[in-house]
Amino acid sequence: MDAISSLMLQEGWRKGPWTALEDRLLTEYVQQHGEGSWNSVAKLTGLRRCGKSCRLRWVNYLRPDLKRGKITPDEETVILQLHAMLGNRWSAIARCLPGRTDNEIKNYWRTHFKKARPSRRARAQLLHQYQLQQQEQRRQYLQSLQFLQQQQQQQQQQQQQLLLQQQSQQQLVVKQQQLEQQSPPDPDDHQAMMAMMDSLQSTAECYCSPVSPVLVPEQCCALPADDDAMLWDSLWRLVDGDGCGDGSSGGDY
DNA sequence: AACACAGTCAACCGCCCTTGT
DNA sequence: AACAAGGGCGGTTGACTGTGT
Repeated sequence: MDAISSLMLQEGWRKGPWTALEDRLLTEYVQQHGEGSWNSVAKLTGLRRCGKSCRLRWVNYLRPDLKRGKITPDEETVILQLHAMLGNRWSAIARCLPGRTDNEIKNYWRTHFKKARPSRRARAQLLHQYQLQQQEQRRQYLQSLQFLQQQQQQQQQQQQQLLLQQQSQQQLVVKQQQLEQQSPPDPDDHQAMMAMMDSLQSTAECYCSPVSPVLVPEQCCALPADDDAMLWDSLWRLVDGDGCGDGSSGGDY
């Protein structure tokens, strides 16, 4: 107990909620003497309240110009804007809201806007949501794994096709080179003309063979971005541990 | 119905600034 | 200049009430 509290008790100062009689005495005092000189309230009225307590009671509760009732949406907007500019200077904010006290605004802010520790119930809900999310991520991971395996099989088949295609293209290049080195056949030379026709046909087959699209590695793994992130996230979780704790290891804030 | 918990708000506490002597 | 008293302010507490389990 500090020195002032001790002194207050020694002198018999009352604390706690104000009674109707005390309110009436204080109101009459202010009507007669005006606001201020709070320490003389006790002497002049017989109230057993310290000056600070009297001032607070008057300012926060008894003042006739106080606005009763809930904070309106407009007032809330003003509070938010001014708090963004001024911070926790409640009295300065209160001066811009006639009829509202700094105490009232302070309480309103703490109740509605200050980020508080989630309640036990809220924490239990969060934990439940987290566990459901874990299950869903595991399911999606397994799906993704199957998808990747299918893609790999397809890619192997496509690579074999590509290999065959490259071989025939090489053959074509060799033939073209050979043709360029040869002089054009004599149109009257039947055998030479037939050989040229064969060569042209095989060239055409090379160019017109159905070319399978070759998947580049990025395309092989072209999962939607979200799924991809989720897949890796799930993988890290699996690597880190089973990621399905009972929530007791996270501490209690 | 009883209990636990959360929200609200009046009141208090302690620090700091201003003013008077 | 130094000190004390008064007053203002922001942070905190605790009682009361409503609500969910």
